Amino acid sequence: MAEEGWRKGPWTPAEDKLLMEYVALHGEGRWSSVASSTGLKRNGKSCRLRWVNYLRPGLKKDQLSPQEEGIIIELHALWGNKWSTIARYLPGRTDNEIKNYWRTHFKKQKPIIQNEKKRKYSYMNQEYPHVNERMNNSTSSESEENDTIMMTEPPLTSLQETTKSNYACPWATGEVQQQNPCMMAQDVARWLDTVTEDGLWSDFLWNLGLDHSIQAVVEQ
DNA sequence: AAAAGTACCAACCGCCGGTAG
DNA sequence: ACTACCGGCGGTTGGTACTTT
Repeated sequence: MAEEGWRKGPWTPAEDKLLMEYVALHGEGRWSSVASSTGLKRNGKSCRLRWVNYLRPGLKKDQLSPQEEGIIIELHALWGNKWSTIARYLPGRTDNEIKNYWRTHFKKQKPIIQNEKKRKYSYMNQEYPHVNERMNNSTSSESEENDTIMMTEPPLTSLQETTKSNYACPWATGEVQQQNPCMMAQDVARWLDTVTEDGLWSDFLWNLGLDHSIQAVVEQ
């Protein structure tokens, strides 16, 4: 099909129905075949996106819970903008949803967070001196571009160790990467319950240099 | 009541890695 | 070994609803 033949823009209920019928018949995948099989004038990418972000069974349509917000905050602190990775630990949520949520709720608070950077990286300085160095060397424009400082290895390992020892965080162990995402999410949820009950969550967020308003939401 | 500003979210775009031929 | 294709990912845009002035 010619490139210019593809339809764009919002999906209609009829298109959704066609796509759902296709997936019911053929399963997920082979997105490029959807058009030829169903007559749908959408390219494979568009079909996949529509299915993954909107039509897929099990998707949660309600607002993110405080627990889910907490997980997003924490995992974003660990991994940065790895939306699909973060989404794996939030069953029923899509990377797009998490990405939008982050940009809407936290990106706008960048100035506040930046004000907190001194404390944040002072806290981190003991274990991540290279991060502080980067903060000190970066220009203001560079700082604007970076929502967070990426916690790549080996700092991740250090943070994992700290977190593990202080808060018994389930994903602080090395084997967590091998776990089934669903099991992982349950572990995270259990851990959040624990730290919330203990009051440790508040301290943990504080140590991460998060705004009090965010803490308040998480603590509710 | 209307205009302007803001928040939210669905969808598109470009890039990249994996893989089949 | 090379190439073309496909799917996945993160960044960005545009439309709509809501709020503020």
